Amino acid sequence: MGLQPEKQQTILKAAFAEFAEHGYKNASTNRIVEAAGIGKGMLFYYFNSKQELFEFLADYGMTFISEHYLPQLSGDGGAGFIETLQKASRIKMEAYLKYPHLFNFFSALMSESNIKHLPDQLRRRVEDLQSLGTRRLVSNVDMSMFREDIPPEAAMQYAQWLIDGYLKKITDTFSGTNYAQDAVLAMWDDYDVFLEHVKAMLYVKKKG
Amino acid sequence: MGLQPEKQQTILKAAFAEFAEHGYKNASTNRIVEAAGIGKGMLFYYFNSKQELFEFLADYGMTFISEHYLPQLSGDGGAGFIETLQKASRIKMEAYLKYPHLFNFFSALMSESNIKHLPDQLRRRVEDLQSLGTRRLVSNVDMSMFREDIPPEAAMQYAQWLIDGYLKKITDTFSGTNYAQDAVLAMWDDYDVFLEHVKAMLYVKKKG
Amino acid sequence: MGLQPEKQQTILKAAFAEFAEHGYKNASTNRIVEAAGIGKGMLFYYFNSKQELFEFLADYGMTFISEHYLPQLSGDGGAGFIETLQKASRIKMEAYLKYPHLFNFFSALMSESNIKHLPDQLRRRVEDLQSLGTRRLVSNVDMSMFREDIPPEAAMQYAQWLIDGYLKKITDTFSGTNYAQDAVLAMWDDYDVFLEHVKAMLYVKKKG
Amino acid sequence: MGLQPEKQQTILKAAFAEFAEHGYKNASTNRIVEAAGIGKGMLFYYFNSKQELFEFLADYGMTFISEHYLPQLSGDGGAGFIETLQKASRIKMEAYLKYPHLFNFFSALMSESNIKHLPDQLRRRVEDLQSLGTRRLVSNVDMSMFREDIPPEAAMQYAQWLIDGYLKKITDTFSGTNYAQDAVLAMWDDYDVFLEHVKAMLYVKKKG
DNA sequence: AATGAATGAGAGTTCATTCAT
DNA sequence: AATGAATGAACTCTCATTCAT
Repeated sequence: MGLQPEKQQTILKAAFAEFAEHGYKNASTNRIVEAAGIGKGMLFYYFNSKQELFEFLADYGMTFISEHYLPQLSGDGGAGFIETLQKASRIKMEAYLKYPHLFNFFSALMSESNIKHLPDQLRRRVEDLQSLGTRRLVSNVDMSMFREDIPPEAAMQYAQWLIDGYLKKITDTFSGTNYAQDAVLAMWDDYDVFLEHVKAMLYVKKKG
Repeated sequence: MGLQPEKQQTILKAAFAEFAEHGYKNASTNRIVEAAGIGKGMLFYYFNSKQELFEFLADYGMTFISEHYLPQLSGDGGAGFIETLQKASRIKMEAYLKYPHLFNFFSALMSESNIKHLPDQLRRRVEDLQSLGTRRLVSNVDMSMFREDIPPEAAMQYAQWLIDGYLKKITDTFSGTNYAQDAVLAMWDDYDVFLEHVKAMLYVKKKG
Repeated sequence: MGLQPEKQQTILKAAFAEFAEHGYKNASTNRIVEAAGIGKGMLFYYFNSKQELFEFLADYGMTFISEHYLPQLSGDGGAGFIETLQKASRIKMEAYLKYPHLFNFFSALMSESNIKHLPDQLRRRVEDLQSLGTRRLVSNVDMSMFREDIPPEAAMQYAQWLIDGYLKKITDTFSGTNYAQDAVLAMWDDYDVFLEHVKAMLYVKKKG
Repeated sequence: MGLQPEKQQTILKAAFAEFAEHGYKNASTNRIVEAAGIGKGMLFYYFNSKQELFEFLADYGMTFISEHYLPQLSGDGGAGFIETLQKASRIKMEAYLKYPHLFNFFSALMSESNIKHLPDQLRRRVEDLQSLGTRRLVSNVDMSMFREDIPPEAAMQYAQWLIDGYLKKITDTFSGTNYAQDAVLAMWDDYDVFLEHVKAMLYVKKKG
């Protein structure tokens, strides 16, 4: 891949968008080269096949996320689970608003049957990445904060589901739209209220 | 659609399965007519295009669900929200095990980008149907059971997200497999425990 | 293959010619459909792939030859080997002049590396067909006619090589040309002289 | 072609092998430059097109053969035709075993439809070369050795066909295989027996 | 009502050839 | 001299859709 970076970015952007919008099988290499403004042959000169292109994108995207997004999640030993989740999801949202291509590609990648087009090794990396945040979060958790009538593992799962539900609502709201900055700010406020609710539901009741 | 009902059912079944398995674009009308045992022309005689066939299926499926599945959800005035949800989700699971074609079609329809192939009117019906259960459930709910520090609308949303998370886990587990009956029973037990947790999280604390 | 015979013949003729001229790999299905005057899809509607088309042609051609050409070779018990070969090659030449497509296809099929594109079963049929004439001819041969200083097996091989050489000269002369009828007649006369030479070379000297 | 000889040889070897293996149309210039270890542009800098490269190889190969192989065939005035042919074919076989690239290239060139890719002038040179040995051999032949009932021109043709048949059997046997040295020696013995047969068939009967 | 032959656009991919560097 | 990025035509094959029967 010794081509000049700007052209490279153009191609990758076009390819990410195409796969995100249409899924693996329906993505058209013709549309990709048209959107990227290159000749038909070039795509197969760089990437030898549609399959390899897809794998490159998955690999590229995961490496990018691992380097730019995951490091921000580290640290904060001793903080409560939900607080950590709160920070993590805020970072995720910010990353999403910054690199929508990439995140759309990955959500398409995971939710669809597209994942089956990846070779075993890459598929495992995707699954690792999916659980990485969670596992990383779990490592330093102060379990004593959870209420006693729900097992901590279950509690963490419930927190994840709730936050997933919330984030889905958010991404549905903001997908494809030229969102106003005000709306984003309002969202964060709403999100904080939501997380207070989650804490109330899952943490042991603090004494007056 | 003045054709004899048995043939009709054969075609619809084949079409539901094809769309559920391959998504809108990759669904092959050739495979549908082969599976249904009809000539190629007939499909386009009844339904004028792939698009219309898809819309018919969506409409037919929604009508079927509205008539066979939703009525079971009604009634039980005075019961708690989560108890109602519990009953609803059990009915949903049973319906899923009974009409897998149809439910697979709808989950494929909703989760994928397939929904964009529907005209606005039908898409709205799908979205209505998605929330219909919820809205219907809401009508008779005894709001007083919810804890006071979380608004009831939010609480209901949270319950829905939690149950969605649980059901997704379930359908992921059972999709495509020839599940053992034992596993189904164990699942229901586990589900009851889960719902107790949900009640603990969202209901006002019962006095000793 | 329920299409009307004339169209069928047009397609087969075009396909035979294309494969004969370009070999398997360089044969273009595009040129075939153009030459046959049919739409791009039809070729793959009848025959599912280039490979299947090729196999169909090989099978069709072999069946045709077996039915129209081989039966003429039978009989004549007791005749000399070269006389039998003489009759056989005359029949072969007449068949060649009558169905040049088919024979060009088979000579291309056998001499080139095209034969590797056939499945084992068909390849065996080709090889059987190749030796069939010979084997059939050998069955009733009066070996006593051959000269004593050359083993009969070798003698038969030499006769075959000589006739092959002669036939190759002929087919080179007549290939692709609109040959005059006169030339064909002259050829047969020349051929008879040639066969007398072969007899003189391989048979035991007749007594004065 | 002012490039250094070693590089030149590398390119020619790669090109000879590629054309010999795949024929004109299926030969890939990509594979040639890869095998030769040069950049894509160089091939088209030296030879302006695939066509010209092919013609250069044909020309180069024929010149090489004319200089290294044909001279060995000369002389021996007074020897019998078949004895001369015997010597010639032995030289040919030895040359074949020594320069398999080149000979495979030429046999591919002649037997296939590849020859049509040559311009008229080169094609004539190929045909000349094919018959050159023969014509050269004819010049000094002692015609009186042939039997009287077959014209000498015909007899020479028959001898050629017989030897062609034998050589074809040989090259079929040895093509592509790592032949054992023993097998080669056995072949030469067998070949001598064969040539005795040819003499018996075509020469005038020697008196006891 | 019903068939299936027929179409042509578009899919992924390969390739000889050009040209800025 | 030398590179390899870039092109676009041609390749085999698939598909929804049409229409004569």
